[in-house]
Amino acid sequence: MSLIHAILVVLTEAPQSGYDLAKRFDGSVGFFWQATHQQIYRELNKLESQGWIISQPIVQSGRPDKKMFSVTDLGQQQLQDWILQPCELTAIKEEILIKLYGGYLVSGEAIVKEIAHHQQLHRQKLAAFQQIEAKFFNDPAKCSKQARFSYLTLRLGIRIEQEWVAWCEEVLQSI
Amino acid sequence: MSLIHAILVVLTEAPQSGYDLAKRFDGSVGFFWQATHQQIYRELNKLESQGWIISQPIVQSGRPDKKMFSVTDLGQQQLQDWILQPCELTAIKEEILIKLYGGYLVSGEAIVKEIAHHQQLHRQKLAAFQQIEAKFFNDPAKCSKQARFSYLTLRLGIRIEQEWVAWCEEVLQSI
DNA sequence: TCTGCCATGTAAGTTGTTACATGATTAT
DNA sequence: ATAATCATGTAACAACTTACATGGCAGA
Repeated sequence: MSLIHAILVVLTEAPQSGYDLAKRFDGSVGFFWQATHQQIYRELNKLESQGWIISQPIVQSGRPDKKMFSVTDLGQQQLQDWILQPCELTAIKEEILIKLYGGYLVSGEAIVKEIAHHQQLHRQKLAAFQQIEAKFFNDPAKCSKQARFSYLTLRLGIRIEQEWVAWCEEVLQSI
Repeated sequence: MSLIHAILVVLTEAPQSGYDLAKRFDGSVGFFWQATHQQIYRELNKLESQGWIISQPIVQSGRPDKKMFSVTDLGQQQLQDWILQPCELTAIKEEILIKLYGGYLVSGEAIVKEIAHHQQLHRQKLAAFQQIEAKFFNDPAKCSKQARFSYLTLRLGIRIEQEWVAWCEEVLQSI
């Protein structure tokens, strides 16, 4: 359900091809929603047959032709309706927690090593997010309304990553 | 992949039926991994045909017969091997962030209302986690090794929920 | 009487993943 | 030379969700 709406949001920002979308889902938008190009193409076909988006073929020389997709009025309406509907909390689903839960089955050193590794990965992700913050949102007051909303999603990422790093520290202290 | 191992971890704690497992995945273990009873029964069949678990039929009067599953030596070994393998970070996948990202498409009041509602839900979840903490882990020193590991997973839940509440506050301030 | 619990299962549909396929252009 | 980028797609499979199905027993 949400993939459809995630695509609509991104297409609303700017009309683009499936290929372009796949890149956004691998980068910026991918921080809060992921999709492979196969999923995206499948949903684009569905969305177009429903009339929520339309495509315009762009003939190119030297590289493959592409289809530029843009959101129709109907699609825009559907997206707004969806945004206005209240949504549930998303449950945590974390492999590392299963491993830690069964941590008593293996050696303490192995767990320490794994958590330390995990902490390292979270530190890297945090650093990457903070760089984006410094680069693109150094003065939130100057941002457009649209940019301020995307900044807020980034803020969640930063907060969550900080907490992961802190939790890993707590686990390491505790073992 | 992980569902199989989550089942193995829970069955290692205590042999139980598919029905019992489904309840655990709806409660305690469900905090970090979710599964419906349909998924669980399917995986149990697979696990048994692989020889990672074995079942013992329990005939009951007045209520349906059941199968008690327990982990075999092979299953135990496979679980340990899996725990020892390093794992990747899990990406965030949050519907609310798509909605906030497209927040400029709807009225500010609607967004405020939705975020406030979300904050309320996270507060409730946090309170529930903290109650479990106070009830079952009020003295971590007295806990068994096994209980200390499950306590650490709860600690992550508490930390993440706290951060969600704080982030919602930040969003509300910012709009 | 009706709801909920116990206990397991089938079936269908939707998502998500992985692999394969094409073919020119540009950078190393 | 070789790999990566651009651009789209098919096919098969794995995972997950939702609905349907059974049937006795206990409690409000």
